[in-house]
Amino acid sequence: MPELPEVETIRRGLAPLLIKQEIKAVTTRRENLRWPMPIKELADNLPGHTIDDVSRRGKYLLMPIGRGSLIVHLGMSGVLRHHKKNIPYVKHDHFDIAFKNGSHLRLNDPRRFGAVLWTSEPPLNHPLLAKLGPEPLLADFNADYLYEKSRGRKGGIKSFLMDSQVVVGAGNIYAAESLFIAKINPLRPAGKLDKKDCEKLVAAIKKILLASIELGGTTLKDFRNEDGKPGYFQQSLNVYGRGGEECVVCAATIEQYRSGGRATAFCPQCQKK
DNA sequence: ATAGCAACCTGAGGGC
DNA sequence: TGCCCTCAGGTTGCTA
Repeated sequence: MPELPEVETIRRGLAPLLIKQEIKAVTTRRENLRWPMPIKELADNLPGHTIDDVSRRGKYLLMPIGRGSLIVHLGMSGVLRHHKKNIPYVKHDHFDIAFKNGSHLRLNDPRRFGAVLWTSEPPLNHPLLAKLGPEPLLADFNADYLYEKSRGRKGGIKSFLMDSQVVVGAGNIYAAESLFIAKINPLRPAGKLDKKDCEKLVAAIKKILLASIELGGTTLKDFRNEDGKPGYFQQSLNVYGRGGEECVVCAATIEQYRSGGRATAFCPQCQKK
């Protein structure tokens, strides 16, 4: 489900609902998601404490609580919803926080690629977060950085962009869309981009991510914000999921290929190698 | 070090 | 209706 704009949409929606709210109880409804759930740590550290903040690093949501931090990743199919009152559990509800004010935060994740983690260290030191690349919307993600980082890399620029050690938050949708806007072929070796290409690409990534956040993210089938509402950026997609259709710019037929199990669509006319 | 791919898992949709 | 296959927004960890 979520790439960076979707996680940011969730974060923005949840922050005012959760910050300063005192936790009454926590419920873990299975032992594992992508990793084991820290059942004991959650039970020991959450009740009686308040959520101090709701921030984000890449696609991870970070919630400092008392002496540690809750880290949540939504994987492919995770949905984090806030309910004003308790409601019955449904299939794939794995995790719930009950607040003193009667509201609930609940994680539903059919595929269970998501994660609920607890750390008593600064969350950015967590092994899963420590090696992440820069945030795409911050100044340290720029053309110079991308240019230097990509020297000598022979793999396609699309998979390079999707490497979270290069930059976080560019998933399959936004990597493809950014390359379309920048007019760069997804299979072009990353090391072959020149400075100008890197400038165009960085600008495209920032522009698209911001535009999508503005529209509440992309809902393909099951993305919902904290309130259960879909996002509207899918109406702005130019190539993702449009293989075989006409390019909106030049009317050529959008091509699609598979690599590493991921489909990538591009316009052979606008995105020449 | 890097690149490619299987693996983790459920559900939806298409073909027969 | 049902079975079988393919595909899906992510990420790790294995193999060359």
